[in-house]
Amino acid sequence: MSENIYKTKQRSIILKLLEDNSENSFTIDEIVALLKKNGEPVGRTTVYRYVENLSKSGEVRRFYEGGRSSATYQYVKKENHCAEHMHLKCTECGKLIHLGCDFMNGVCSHIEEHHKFLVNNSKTTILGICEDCLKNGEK
Amino acid sequence: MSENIYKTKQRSIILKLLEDNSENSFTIDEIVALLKKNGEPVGRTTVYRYVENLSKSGEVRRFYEGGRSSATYQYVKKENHCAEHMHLKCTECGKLIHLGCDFMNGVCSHIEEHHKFLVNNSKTTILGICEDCLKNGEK
DNA sequence: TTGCGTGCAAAGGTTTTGCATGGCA
DNA sequence: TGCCATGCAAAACCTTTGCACGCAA
Repeated sequence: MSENIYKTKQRSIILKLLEDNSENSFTIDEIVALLKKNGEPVGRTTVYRYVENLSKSGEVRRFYEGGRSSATYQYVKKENHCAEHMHLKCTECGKLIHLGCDFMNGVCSHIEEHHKFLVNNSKTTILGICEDCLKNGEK
Repeated sequence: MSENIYKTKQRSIILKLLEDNSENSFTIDEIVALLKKNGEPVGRTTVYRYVENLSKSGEVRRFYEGGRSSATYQYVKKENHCAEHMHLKCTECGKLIHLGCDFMNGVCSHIEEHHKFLVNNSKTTILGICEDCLKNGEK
């Protein structure tokens, strides 16, 4: 099960795109198109395989967003300990908000104690609308 | 955009299956196979179209569960006011738990006040493992 | 040099669409 | 009777796999 052993040009290109746009999520198609547009094309198969690797190692999160028909991927920083807190995701702009606050940590304890359910933060995403998009919507 | 105008044999068959098994979620394939097995076969296309309708009108919820490669659908009772509370879904057995408790209602208020984010309960599902599956896992 | 990574082509699987037929109101 | 619903077949997608070649270590 050895993975991500080699450092290649393609991998650094893909990772850079995701890192530089960590506030957004992308479908495989969008990644391929963006890289092509940037003059650094990478094969679709490679994108699938590498992004899937990143997803397994936790550097990237996989979502199924409301409107889109295929999976989307979004970068999360390693040092953020994302397995330990919940996440909010804006369905309008794609922004990912890390909920590392004491109150929300208590929520998991509440669910575990009162509802006998062990929450998996890696798989859970709370969907809704962020502040900025709410303001824009009011116009 | 008129929808679900006619009451047909196929529609009542599909709806009955989902209602009678509201504690479980099914892929399209599973629905088609079950109906066939029950001696009441319905065309795959019809299942896709009707279930998608139900999903839009809120009678059915659509999930992408961890292990499965395609979408799953699960019935939710109309009178449950599911837009007003959060849901837990067990990734092991598929059970859906309705979180209609005061504490959890307060969670949405907390997120709205302190994180400036409006939660959409219709789209949000908290994933994890339920009591029964935890016990089975300990064996 | 060794063995993993890449990417084309093809396969596999899921979902959607076109269209003739069937059935509800 | 007038539409909408159904379901077959085909198309359109999305994702995975096989394999020969390329490249990092």
